[in-house]
Amino acid sequence: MQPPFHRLEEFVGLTPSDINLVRGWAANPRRVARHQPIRREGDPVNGVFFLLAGWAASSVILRDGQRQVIKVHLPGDMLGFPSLVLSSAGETLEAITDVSLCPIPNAAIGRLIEHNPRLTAALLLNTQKERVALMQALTWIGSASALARMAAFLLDLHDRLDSAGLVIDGTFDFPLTQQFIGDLLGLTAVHVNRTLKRLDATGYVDRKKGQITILDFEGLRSVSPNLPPEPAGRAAWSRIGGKA
Amino acid sequence: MQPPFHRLEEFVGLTPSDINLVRGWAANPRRVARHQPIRREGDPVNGVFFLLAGWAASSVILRDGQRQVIKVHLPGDMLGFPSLVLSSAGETLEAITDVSLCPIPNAAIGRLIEHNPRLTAALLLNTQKERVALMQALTWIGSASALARMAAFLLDLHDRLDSAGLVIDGTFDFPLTQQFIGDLLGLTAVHVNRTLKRLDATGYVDRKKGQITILDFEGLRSVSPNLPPEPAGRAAWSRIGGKA
DNA sequence: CCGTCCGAATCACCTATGTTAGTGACATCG
DNA sequence: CGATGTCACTAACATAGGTGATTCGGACGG
Repeated sequence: MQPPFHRLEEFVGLTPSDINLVRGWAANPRRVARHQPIRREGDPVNGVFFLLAGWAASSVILRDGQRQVIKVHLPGDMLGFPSLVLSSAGETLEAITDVSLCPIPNAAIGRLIEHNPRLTAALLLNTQKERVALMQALTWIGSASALARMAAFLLDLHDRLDSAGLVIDGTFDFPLTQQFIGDLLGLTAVHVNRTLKRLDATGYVDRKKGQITILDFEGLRSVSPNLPPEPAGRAAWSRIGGKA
Repeated sequence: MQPPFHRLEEFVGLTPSDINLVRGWAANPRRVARHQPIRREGDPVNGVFFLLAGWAASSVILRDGQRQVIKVHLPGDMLGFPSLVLSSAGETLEAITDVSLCPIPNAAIGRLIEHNPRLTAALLLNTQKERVALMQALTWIGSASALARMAAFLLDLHDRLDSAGLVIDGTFDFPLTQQFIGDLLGLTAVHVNRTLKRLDATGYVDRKKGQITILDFEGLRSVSPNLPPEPAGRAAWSRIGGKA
């Protein structure tokens, strides 16, 4: 399948029936304007969202008002899946840019699990990949310096945008405020500014209005806290649920 | 089902065939002595592990040698699931105490996804719950003080041990070194010591050799960064995969 | 064309946490 | 029953990153 659906076939091939189902999701997309909430922490959980276009964020708010951004979501991501096991939403989902997404109601997920084993496997494995990403984020934030976190974040973002075809020659859109990046990396906006300026001054990246260019990948990797884990690919899972 | 298997039925009821399968796992348990590795980062991924008894830890090591402990695993937990989507293990699993666990090979997981939709749903939802836990950890480490993190950790650990029947009157085993807690909470061992002493001095907890007692739950909660999210329970998912 | 607002960029100063370097209490073991 | 090692605990000092406050420029709305 083409982006943004390609991610569903990263680990297992889907059957025609699976693919029809997925295509059906895109029939009635919902649009949300940038900076608007999609679903708030504490709201009822009616289902999940498949992100068709635009950037979104999930975040958690602490009692003292501190916000932790959990993840920046790009097209092809499933949003709100973790809250399925909670009695009310555990994260706030909001649009970073204008966004287009399809709501998938609880009942549809139940039916899918019953009738579409391969698609279920795809979701299960995709969720494990999200877990790996969370483990990485936790590790960076728990034990790397501001500079290392920033480098890791930029490299990761580049790779994810690249695989969605949104990078041209190292340059990509960057619609994030420094405050937001701070909430994501566990830093203050002031320190984000210091850190970005430093990466800029070293010549690793170039910043223009609303865009970033990575000039020196090796340099960035050298200050990054670790190398990204390598995905397994489909070979390992080719036999699940019969032939595709 | 009885502990340690009860967690599998937290969100969906299982069929007799599912239950037989799960019971079969426990047939050939593997024992690992405390402080010994179960599987190292970079090792081949042959499957996952179901923890029958004892405490285990998963952790990630950074290039500079820093270790981030991702999670303390208690009986009933699945270990190593995220690495299923990687070409080699992304986390190190090790025994904190003497441990008993059953290896579940890749092929068995594939068959399970094909033939046991309810069990698959159980695993999918359990994994979402793990994601919620990771999101919580990320939020604590990213934006709470050392004291708040420690309080949150102790409360969470208490609740998890309690639901496994391992707490007596607020007291539970605590086989973790301060260095380990530091690696878990993103602090140094020295600062862990300061923080624990402070909680002790305030009268929130009492520490004996290898054990901890929580004396003042309300006090601990008052310094904790947020309240734990409430699980959905089985009602929401009762219809998956037909009757139990 | 002028106010208003938001976000980037600075600056001076502060503090929570890290660093280094110990000591002493127990275990474990040959 | 000394030798060795691990772990809790302490203290003096260092620093990465936080705070609060200000300035500036561009986008937008009327």
